[in-house]
Amino acid sequence: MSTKQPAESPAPYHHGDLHNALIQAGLAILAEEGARALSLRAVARRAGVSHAAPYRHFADKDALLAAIAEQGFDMLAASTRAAIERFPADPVAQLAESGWAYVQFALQHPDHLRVMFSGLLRTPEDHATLRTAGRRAFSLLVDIMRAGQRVGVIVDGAPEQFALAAWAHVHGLAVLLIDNQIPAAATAASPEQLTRMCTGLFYRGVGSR
Amino acid sequence: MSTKQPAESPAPYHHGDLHNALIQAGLAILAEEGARALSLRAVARRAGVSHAAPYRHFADKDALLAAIAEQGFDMLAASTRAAIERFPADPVAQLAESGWAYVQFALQHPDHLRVMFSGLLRTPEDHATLRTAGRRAFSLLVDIMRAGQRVGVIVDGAPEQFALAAWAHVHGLAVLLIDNQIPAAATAASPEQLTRMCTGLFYRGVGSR
DNA sequence: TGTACATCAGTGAACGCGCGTTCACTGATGTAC
DNA sequence: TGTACATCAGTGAACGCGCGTTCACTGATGTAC
Repeated sequence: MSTKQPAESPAPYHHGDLHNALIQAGLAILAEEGARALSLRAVARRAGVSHAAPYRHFADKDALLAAIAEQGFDMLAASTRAAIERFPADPVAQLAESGWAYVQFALQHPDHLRVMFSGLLRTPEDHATLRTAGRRAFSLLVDIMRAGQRVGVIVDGAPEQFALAAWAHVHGLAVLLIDNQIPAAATAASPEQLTRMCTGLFYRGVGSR
Repeated sequence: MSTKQPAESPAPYHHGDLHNALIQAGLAILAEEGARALSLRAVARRAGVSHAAPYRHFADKDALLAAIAEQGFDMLAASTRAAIERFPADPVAQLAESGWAYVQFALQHPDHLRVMFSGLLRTPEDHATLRTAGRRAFSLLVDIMRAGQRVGVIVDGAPEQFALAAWAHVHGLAVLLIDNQIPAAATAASPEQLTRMCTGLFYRGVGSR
């Protein structure tokens, strides 16, 4: 029920904000039916619009996919930012929290993550705003590393590379979890326990002193 | 040119080993055309056989995908085993080498890795041999951790969880690399440098003493 | 305030495509006698 | 060694499907006068 229209008027010819509605429809399909059900036609259907209508807002299927992926990076960045603010001046905790936030995002939106990472997008490099969104999310991790180095809890070294390592660690865990690839021997632990084990290991290392 | 048949005889009605030929055809398609081109019909075409023929050897498309994924795990296990043997009695080096072997596999066979992990398989849990192959590869990592603990270079703790963390770390890096998601700031380093940075970090940790 | 008109968002029919799967069949193989 | 026969791997036509994209269109909107 739209607030713009009196409730009885059924389907206005002009949608008003079809661009966003299509993205939302895409997210709903990802959540309810999975990535393999995400077609332009399905998205249009779900938005209550003819299957040709999306072409007024997106050049092609890839463009819509890119917009959806971009939104995912924005969500990741937002939750990372929240984790940082929850532990001001404690980069180690920020690392652990944003790692757990990442894994939570993956568990709650597994197919959204797949659109972002699994090569569904034919030409990710063609979508500038997508790349920017990815970089923005990543730079938050770099900031944490820098802050850690400033207060002396993180060793010297290129913060971008540390950030990449942290990302890889947590991303790997996230995709293994949503792909059900976690070996039975480790399944005894909850996803949160596994994540905190990983971030802890990332900080301390596995080597004995 | 088959060795079984005199060269002039063109296409024998019975293939002889279509089961394996189909898997090989699948791998060739993955290598040359990518995961999105991997259809049952394409595989049959490439194997020089009618599109219905595969059904004599695989129940459905998923079964062929599972066989291909399984082969991937076997390849991973083999290269891990080779890395272990290259540095007998040095678990830390084994860890670094098998990590780099993993990333190399991903770089050389990106779409093979995608079949193994990107949810292309609808029901991975239905394919027992696939699960076994995965577990077998994973157990090698666990063995390394145990060996490290035995000689005292790896801290106490559940070796399965350490192995999972190591896998996640290197798997994350591998998928970020093949998805071209490595941020520009880190691209200055080669994949091998990045991998060794990660495995080094995994051992030492990022925290200052 | 009222009207003509340009703009453009959304429509619905149509295109060609490749897919997974089924089915009745045909041809090669190997075994029993 | 030769023949009848069961087995089963591979064939090719057919099914129904949903997809991305294009196109000439129609209907709503807002702006210029």
